[in-house]
This record gives sequence, C-alpha cells and structure tokens, in this order.
Amino acid sequence: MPVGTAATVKALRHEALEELGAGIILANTYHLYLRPGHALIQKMGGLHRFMSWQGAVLTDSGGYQVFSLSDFRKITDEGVKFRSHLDGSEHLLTPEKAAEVQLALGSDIAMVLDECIETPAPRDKAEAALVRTTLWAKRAKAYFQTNQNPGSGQQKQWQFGIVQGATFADLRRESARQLLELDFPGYAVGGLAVGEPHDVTCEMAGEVTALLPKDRPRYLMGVGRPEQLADYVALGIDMMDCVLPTRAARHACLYTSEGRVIIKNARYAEDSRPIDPSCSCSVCKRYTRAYLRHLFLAGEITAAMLATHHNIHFYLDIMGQIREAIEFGNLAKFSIDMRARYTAGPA
RNA sequence: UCCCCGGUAGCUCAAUGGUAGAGCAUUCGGCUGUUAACCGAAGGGUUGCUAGUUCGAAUCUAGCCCGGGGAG
Repeated sequence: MPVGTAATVKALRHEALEELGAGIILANTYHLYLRPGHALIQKMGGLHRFMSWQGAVLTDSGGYQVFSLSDFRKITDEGVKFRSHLDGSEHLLTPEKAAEVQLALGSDIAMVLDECIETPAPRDKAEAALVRTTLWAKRAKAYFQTNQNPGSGQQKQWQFGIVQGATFADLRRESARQLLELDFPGYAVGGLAVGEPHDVTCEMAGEVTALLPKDRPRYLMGVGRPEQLADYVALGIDMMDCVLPTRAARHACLYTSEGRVIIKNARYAEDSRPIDPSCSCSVCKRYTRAYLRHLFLAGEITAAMLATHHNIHFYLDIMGQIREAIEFGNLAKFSIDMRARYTAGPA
C-alpha cells in the first residue's frame, strides 16, 4: 500500500496511481481529523468521494503518531492527549474517537488505536503497552460495531486489530492470542521496523503469523525496504505499507533492480541511461538520469513526481514478482537474489 | 575633478582591536503504520591591493584598484 497520509500520495496524481495498478492506499486518521476534519469529509460524501479515489483505502488509527509525535502527547488508559503539530491545540484521541473518525471517513479498512513503543523497550513497558492495546482494541471494536450504519447504503467497513509486544516473542504471542478472542476480520502486526535489526523484525512477525488465521489478512505495518518485502511475505504477511518509496523518492533516492541510485550524485550528471534500464515504468521509458538529476538540483516539483512514480512502480512490481515466485514455488530463491542485488550496489 | 557609501567562502551577508562565522549553493550520507520537497556531515578564506600604527588589524590611518550613489 502506497502511503497517502493526508488523502494524497505525495507528488502522485490518482491517474498515476491507477496507471501503476495501486488498488489500495493508506491514509491517516490523526492527520485527516486535524485537517480538514472528519466532519467535513463526511459532508463531502466520505473519503473516497472527497478525494475522488475509487480504489480501496485503509486508514491508520493515529497509533503510530502516539510514537512519532512523542514530544506532543500524554498517554493514559483513557486515550492519548495530543497537542496538534499544526497549531498546538489540544485533542484527546481515544479508541472510540479513532473509530468514530474512521467511520465518518468511510475507509474500507479501519485500524484500532494501539500503543506503539520504541525498540528496544524494557519488558515492563512492553507489557503495559500490550495490555493497553488489547484494552483499547476491545473498546474500539465495541464502538465500531455499535455505530457502523449498514442501513445507510454505505459499503461495509472492516476493522483490524493490532498486535504489539515489542521484541519479546512471548509477549507477541500473548498479544495475538488476546486479539484473536476479539475476532477481527484481519490482523496487523505493529511496533516493528522501528530500529531493531531485520532478523528480529522477521522473528517477531513469524511468531505472530504462526498464530493468526491464514484465511484473514495479516498486515505488517510500516515495512519495508525493497529487499525485505519477500522475507515478510514468506512469513505469511499479506499486506504492507511504507513511506520509504515515496519519501525516499522526494529525497532523491531511487530504487532500482540493481540497488539504490542517489540521483543527485555528480556521477549521474551526464548519464543518459534511464533510472533503471530494466524497468518498464513510463518514467524510465522516457527520461534520463541526467535529466532527473538536473530537476532535483534545480528543486523542481517534477523531480519528486517522476521519482515517486518510479519508486511506487518498483515496489508494486516487486509485489507482482513475489506473487509470481509463489506460484512457481521459488519465493526463497527470489528473496536471496533480491538481497544479493542490493548488496552489490548501484550500476 | 571632488564628496559619500561599500569591497569578508561560489552567492547574499555577519563579525568595531583579541581564535573570521551564518544562510544559500557544492559534494557526500541518512530516511521503514509521513510533524519529512526533510535531516545530517564535509569541503571551501593571504578579509580588494600595498604600506603603516599596535603585543595583536576584517576592524584604526594613508595611498592605490574596483563597484554604487551624489555634486559640479
């Protein structure tokens, strides 16, 4: 899922997303609640109609902002008290409020509010966050079920639970067990890829996917690097989202089949090759590295647009290749090849 | 011809007698449920030139060069 926090995948028009075959994007409850406000979006006919996007939308709950906006918040069992990063105003985000906002937005998949903590974290802190996340999931589900309005002709929304437990395998398992009792239509694994080594991420994800039902979506939140995606799929992960392809693109880092290309580097000044010679995206078909580099150095908006287009194509193409590899039974080999190409470095 | 203002990093400018700095640019890193067209590091100086005063001058003095303005 490309990330479109503020109801837009930065630097990409929906036409481009459709061309790229993006079927679902991720938007953010916290950001849309602050601006333009869920009431306004509801008045405009819901998130899909408001942003004119016919694909699916998953809304994150604001749980990650509990972690990333740590200077601006205070957490209690009731919820999270935030100071807006926009104007400093105070807001209380509770599990019920997060569900309410997402119902108003009308996203296809809503996430429960969770408490995401940093790693490495002490065990007592991880336990507390786990307990609170389950408590919040219970309340979020109750609110969601009571207030979902199937008579309105609106499409039915799904709500996913989120497993926490930091880097403790037993806590991860316990968190999964507690959420399974609540019977969500899909489950996410949260609080990973926040600084711990990749093999720890995999170990934790593996502990959880082993317990979650195979016939419901299993979503690893916030990952990952290109060469890591196949590892997660191999562990049973069905869904992922990541800002990396879009953010890195705006910062002049392009992902290619031969590794990362830092397009601002002087070595590309007279490089007439496409970003990735073996890429079939419309940017690679038309533009050279030299031109892309020029656009970045000149600070042109088009640089971000073209780079983002390519990186999203690259990520979605990897997912396509992973599906193919599964079909042919050689996912493990694909994963090894991918990592080898990335350690080899760019052309 | 005279008077005034200025000349410091590639650019725009700080530093009023005591170790010459900043922003931008350049080069190179980083970015994992977006506070992020962002963040970090590095390179880059005979302070226009020449003399002088001083323990010590980007800073004070004189002359010259260059730019801008004014007077005639």
